[in-house]
Amino acid sequence: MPRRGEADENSEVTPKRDPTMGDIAARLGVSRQLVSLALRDAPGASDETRARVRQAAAELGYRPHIGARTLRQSSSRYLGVVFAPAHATEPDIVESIYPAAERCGYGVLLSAQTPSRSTEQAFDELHGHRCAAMIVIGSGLSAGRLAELARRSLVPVVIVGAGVRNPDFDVVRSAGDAGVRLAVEHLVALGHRDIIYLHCASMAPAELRRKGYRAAMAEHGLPARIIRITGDYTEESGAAAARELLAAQQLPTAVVAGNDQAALGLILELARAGVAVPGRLSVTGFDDSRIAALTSVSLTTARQDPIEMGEAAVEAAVRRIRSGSLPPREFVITPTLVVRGSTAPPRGPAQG
Amino acid sequence: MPRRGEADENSEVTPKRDPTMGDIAARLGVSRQLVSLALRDAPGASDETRARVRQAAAELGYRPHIGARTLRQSSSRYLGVVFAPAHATEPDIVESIYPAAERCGYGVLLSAQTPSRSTEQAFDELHGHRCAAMIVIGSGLSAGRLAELARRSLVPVVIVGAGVRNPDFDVVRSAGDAGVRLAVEHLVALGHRDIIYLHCASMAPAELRRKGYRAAMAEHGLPARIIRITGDYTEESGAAAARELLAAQQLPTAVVAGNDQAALGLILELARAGVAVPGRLSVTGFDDSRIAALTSVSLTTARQDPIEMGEAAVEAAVRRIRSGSLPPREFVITPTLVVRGSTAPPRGPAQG
DNA sequence: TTGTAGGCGTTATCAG
DNA sequence: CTGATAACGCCTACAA
Repeated sequence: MPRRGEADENSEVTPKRDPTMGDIAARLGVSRQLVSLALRDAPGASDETRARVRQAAAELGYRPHIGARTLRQSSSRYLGVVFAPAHATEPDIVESIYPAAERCGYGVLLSAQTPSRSTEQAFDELHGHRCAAMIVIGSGLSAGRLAELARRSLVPVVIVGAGVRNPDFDVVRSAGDAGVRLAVEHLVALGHRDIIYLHCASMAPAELRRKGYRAAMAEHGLPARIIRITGDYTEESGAAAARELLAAQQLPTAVVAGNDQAALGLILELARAGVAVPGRLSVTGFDDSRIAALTSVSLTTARQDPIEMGEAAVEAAVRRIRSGSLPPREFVITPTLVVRGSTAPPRGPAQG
Repeated sequence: MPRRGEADENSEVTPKRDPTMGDIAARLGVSRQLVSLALRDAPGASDETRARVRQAAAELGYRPHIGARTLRQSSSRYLGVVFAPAHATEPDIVESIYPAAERCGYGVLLSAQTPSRSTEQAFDELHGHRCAAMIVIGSGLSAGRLAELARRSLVPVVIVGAGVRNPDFDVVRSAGDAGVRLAVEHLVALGHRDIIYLHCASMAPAELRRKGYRAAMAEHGLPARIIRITGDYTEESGAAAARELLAAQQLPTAVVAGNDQAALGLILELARAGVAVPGRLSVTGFDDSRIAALTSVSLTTARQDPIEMGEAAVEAAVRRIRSGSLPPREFVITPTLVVRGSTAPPRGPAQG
């Protein structure tokens, strides 16, 4: 009676244990090392052997034991990604990270940041898997806590979205100022002069966007008018801003919102009050998130390409893995303006 | 000159390598085994030692090597979760899985399913980490491919959302028929009689919801009227349905949509055409996703509690881990109706 | 409490 | 190409 693990002819009958390289080797009558070489595309195995090994692996349902590999190599070929599932634009970035990482020979390990799970917790868990580098997307952490996180980490850290230049980590962010400038210039070209900016102080990248608004308005000799809203920059924030505007009785001809969600909330609340967009009021957003493209919403918005951001994050991470102590770098993604149906010339003739 | 790894007094000066249990032991002058016991809360270490070990671990920035632990134990204390970041309701389920898993002593490993990454790929990757069980959320896979996936897996599989009773895996789903029934009964109680259902054939759970609509209408002696839309049940699908309704010139007094996104698209498109909701037309959704709760949207909807679903998924997984060959079970979550502002009595007197 | 011994699956280095 | 040997970090078993 064969003991467990002993190679006998029909080893398929006891599939309670995951197959190992040893099982493949036994089935083919070759050595474990050769199987390892063949599966890794390392030199030292003939093409024919390689094919036979692959076939046997597939038949047995072999899956490499990633933990064992990591243990042996002291660092896994994985990039750790901390993200917040609930945030609107992050899924797109996450999706683009997968193919980019694969092209560089890396896998992806996700760790969610939720209301009950801090960025630090999510980060440390990835550390436990010995990821080769960490990518942290849009965490709401302060610059100080981010730096602390990065300093405690033995592997390179890339921060996406929260844009503070820093000696401890690389940064990937969009040029928020340039994006808002594009929106303002588009509105000015349409004939608008009374353009309000919707600012939400609680969101770190918003600061840069407001700066862009100020600069663009000043350049055209127009007065800056800013509504500062509280909250988390979601649809609710936009709706609150709409109520404030309506109460003030003095509607502008255009509103530049700091992100798409706020813009949507604004539009919905205005529609409720009978204010047509873009008939009575033009609105722009920021992000080009999924909702913006809906024909029912059709939001003119500054697009920060999530694919480009994901790829930049991976590039930064891999660069730092390869040569550890490079000076930290900032990857700035230039937004483009996507013109849709929420902007139009102001109703009356443009006021002088 | 000390060799690498040898315990000398100030080992903090060479922190290029992650600290191990051996490092903690060396620093404290105790054995590695004791450190292991202390960190795992296993019996055999005094409270005082335990505290000292913990402190030293924290000071060194020790993180257990999850791969090594998994290797030693032949199966990790992790639940693998396959999910699609882009889908609206899934993030909430994912978020609730974390605390539920932790209560059972399990960690969570996420794997994203994206346009360029199939459910099978995402699943296999988790397999590589030797997860103790797999939870697959709302994959669009056919019943056959799901069964195939589960059969090939050596560990228990729980499918969330795609509700086919099956010998190969556990299922967690909401009672879609009961949810739609609640919506219909709410509308009937308000005085509606002309109630249309918005059906999207491409979404698996929609079938059950339509069944609930049919049954509820029949019970009240009302004629069933169904608009079948193509597409993926997003806002765009709802908008298309609105255009169809408007073209037909014969508006019902109420629409029951198969999910919130379709309901929102419908409402937005109707608003564009000047049809007030709920003034002229009542609308209900399904899911109670984030958009439904916005004051600007304020959608009456059947809520399938994502927390409950996440917890049920974890419960199912852990149950099957503990006793492998239980008969597969179906966990059905009963929806509740959340009444908001998108429903009201029909404008005229209810027709006899 | 400590020490010793072994093994999980993989990769790496050698000598044949 | 094989075979032998070792190591990664952690856990378990057993004896001191």
